[in-house]
Amino acid sequence: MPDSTLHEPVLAWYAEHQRDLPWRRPEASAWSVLVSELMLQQTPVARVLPVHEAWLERWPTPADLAAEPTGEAVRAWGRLGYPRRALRLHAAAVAIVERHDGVVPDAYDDLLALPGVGDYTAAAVASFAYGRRHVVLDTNVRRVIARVVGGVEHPPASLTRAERDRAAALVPDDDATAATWAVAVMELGALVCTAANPRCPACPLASACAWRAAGCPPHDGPPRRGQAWAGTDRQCRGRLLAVLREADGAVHRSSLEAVWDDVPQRERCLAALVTDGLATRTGPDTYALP
DNA sequence: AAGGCGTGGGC
DNA sequence: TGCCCAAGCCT
Repeated sequence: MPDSTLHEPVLAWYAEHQRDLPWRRPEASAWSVLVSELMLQQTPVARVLPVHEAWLERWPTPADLAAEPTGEAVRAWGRLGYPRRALRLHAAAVAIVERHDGVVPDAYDDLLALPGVGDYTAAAVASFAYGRRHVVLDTNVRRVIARVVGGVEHPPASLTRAERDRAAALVPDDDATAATWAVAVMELGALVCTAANPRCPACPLASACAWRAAGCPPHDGPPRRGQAWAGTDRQCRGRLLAVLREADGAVHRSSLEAVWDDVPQRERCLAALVTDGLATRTGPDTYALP
């Protein structure tokens, strides 16, 4: 029996403050929800909105995308980042056509088996698109629970069993309320209980929050690791792929050489892009999107 | 099971 | 100004 004392304030807050997002509208398809979830992995809503709209217009169903070369997905992905997600979404569309008659599956296990779909995304699609009861545990929800229940500013670096148990204990019993709870807590984390500068005065859980009751103690422990960037393979890969993405057809080596000076690193990254399926060699000195 | 994987906006 | 961050997944 879940502790329901937190439900009503959060559900009421959500009813009042939820954003109108395309993938949340009643007419949104499960495919729209799945596409949004892949795009939103590590990427802000504001950047996803235009790409998601164009994507759904061009490929309204999984079968539409599955019929395209993977390179078209990579190109349409644009600057969302982590372009392997575009390949995974394309592969998911192919799997949906092959294994599920072109219909996005509603069962958690079937969703989890799709490329690019992990525990969070499988639970999110089952919950948001099909109204099923699941533990939808993303970084927003983890942060809200860490603060309200755990009394600390940030959740641990990797998901723990204790966190999952806490989250599971909070999920309402019935499917419909559980699904609304999932999206509502996420929204609270995204808009109010943010990582930096949380808007506690606007929070429906302020009076119930253990972290606030403790005086909002700052994060205690090892510094949370940021991601290295300048000079890394990731930056190099991004530069190289941007050239391929923006080109109309194949490009000569010289165009790739122009965007990265370190020769061994550039060659290593180019080879890795080919291995990853994000690029193909089309001739002795030319490359293109697959 | 840490670390790799893009990108750009906000403070 | 840099630094931190944004609905994770995969190996």
